[in-house]
Amino acid sequence: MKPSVVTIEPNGHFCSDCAVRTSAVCSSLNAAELREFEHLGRRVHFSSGETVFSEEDITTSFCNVLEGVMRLYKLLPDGRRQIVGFALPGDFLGMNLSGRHNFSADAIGAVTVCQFAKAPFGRFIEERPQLLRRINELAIRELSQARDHMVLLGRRSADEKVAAFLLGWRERLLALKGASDTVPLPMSRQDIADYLGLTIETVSRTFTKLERHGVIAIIHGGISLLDPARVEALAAA
Amino acid sequence: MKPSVVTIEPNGHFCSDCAVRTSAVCSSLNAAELREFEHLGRRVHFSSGETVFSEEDITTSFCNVLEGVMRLYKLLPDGRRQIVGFALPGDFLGMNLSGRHNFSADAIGAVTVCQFAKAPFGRFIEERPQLLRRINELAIRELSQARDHMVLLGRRSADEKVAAFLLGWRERLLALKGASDTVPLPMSRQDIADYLGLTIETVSRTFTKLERHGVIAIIHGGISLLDPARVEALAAA
DNA sequence: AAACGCGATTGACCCAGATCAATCCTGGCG
DNA sequence: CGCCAGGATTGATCTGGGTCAATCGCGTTT
Repeated sequence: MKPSVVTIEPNGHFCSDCAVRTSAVCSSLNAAELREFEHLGRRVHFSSGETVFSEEDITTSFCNVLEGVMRLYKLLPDGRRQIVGFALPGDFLGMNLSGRHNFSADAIGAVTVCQFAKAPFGRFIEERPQLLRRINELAIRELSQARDHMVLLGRRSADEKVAAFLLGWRERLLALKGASDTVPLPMSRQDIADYLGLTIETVSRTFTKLERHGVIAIIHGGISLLDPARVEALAAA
Repeated sequence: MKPSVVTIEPNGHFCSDCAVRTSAVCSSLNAAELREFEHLGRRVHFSSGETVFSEEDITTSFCNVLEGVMRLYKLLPDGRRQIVGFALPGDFLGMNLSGRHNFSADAIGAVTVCQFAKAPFGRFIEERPQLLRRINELAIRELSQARDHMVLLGRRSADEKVAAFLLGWRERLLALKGASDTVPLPMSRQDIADYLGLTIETVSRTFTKLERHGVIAIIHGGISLLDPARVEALAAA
């Protein structure tokens, strides 16, 4: 949240060798379309803690996460925070009906996004129904995840929440970094708490408890799943 | 959940005089398209408590709610239930990526839906990007609602949850039945509890408390907002 | 290398909401 | 009309997780 130094790349990159080429919205475009599309996006860097956009801001652009992790959250007037999701490379942000963002987003560590001004992007979509279809797919996927998260928030115990979070996060990293029982956790304990509808103390205590029981090991910058099966049992999926 | 007597209307109705013509997915179609579309849908009735579809069922059709209210929910293996939403006339159900429903739906009171077989509907969309755009709009609207609900489930007190529920439900009925401080509640207390991540007792007690304080009146089949401003203050929007 | 700052952990205690257990309607039915 | 069933309400009690308050660990600054 420090006074930001946003870096905008002066010259273009090429979509064809973009890291998220195959997973992001752009996966719906063929080579020719991609060359046209290339001119619309511009890479923007954010450093740790910077806000990418805030709830209620007018939406002036969409963006594709290329590198890094973001927390997406909503605040209540009294400051209570609910993290509604974490964005990873390949995620597409900025869709809404009201013309305003309906959550805030900030960078956890360094983040690079591919930003598209709203109007030209809208015009580009207009003639590519398959891009619209891809955006729709992403929206439906998120909707499904959102419903799963409602179940977690409304009906699961603290232990179940933490276990489910670790498995879910590992699952999301699978596509990006490959399978591993060592799960990096770039977000703070407070972020995890605000994602799970718990307090920081409960998250910390639950981690410690899982470690005492030999289910996980708490390592620097993450945790290691010593007994994934037991974690799955705890998550009561 | 009783052995169902599903009634399928043998002969067609006309989209042009359909109650949800202007609000549902169909609002994106012009008169000519609508006449074609008409042949795809068939009205199906469900009586109170019947299941329209279950989580993990293969999706064979989409549907548009025409009349009545449905509860949409997910169950944990041990029976805990989270209601992820209530469907009202105009809502469109069945979108998913996996080919399976990701929640269950059953009728609260009598329900009529307009059902479309998956394949022909998919083909019809293929050539109408504006219908796809409409579906996308609905998905994005739901996504926004889902995020609001996450905040409610994760970060609000029982009082706030109940107050926010009453206001939200009134708001949804506004478009259908017009403005009123008398809010019909067709769903059971258990349904409300499972929607808010509470127990039935807490919901009941909270209603009673609000009534004692003169904020609402509990009437048959619903409640009446005696002091809407105070309810809004309680909801801490 | 001492001092600092900040996130994470741990402990003691508390309370909102869950759980358990009776009633209390109210509408349907013999 | 009285009985029954199922939802709703109410009361008594319990507890998971919140709150409050140190303390710890560690990387950074001077």
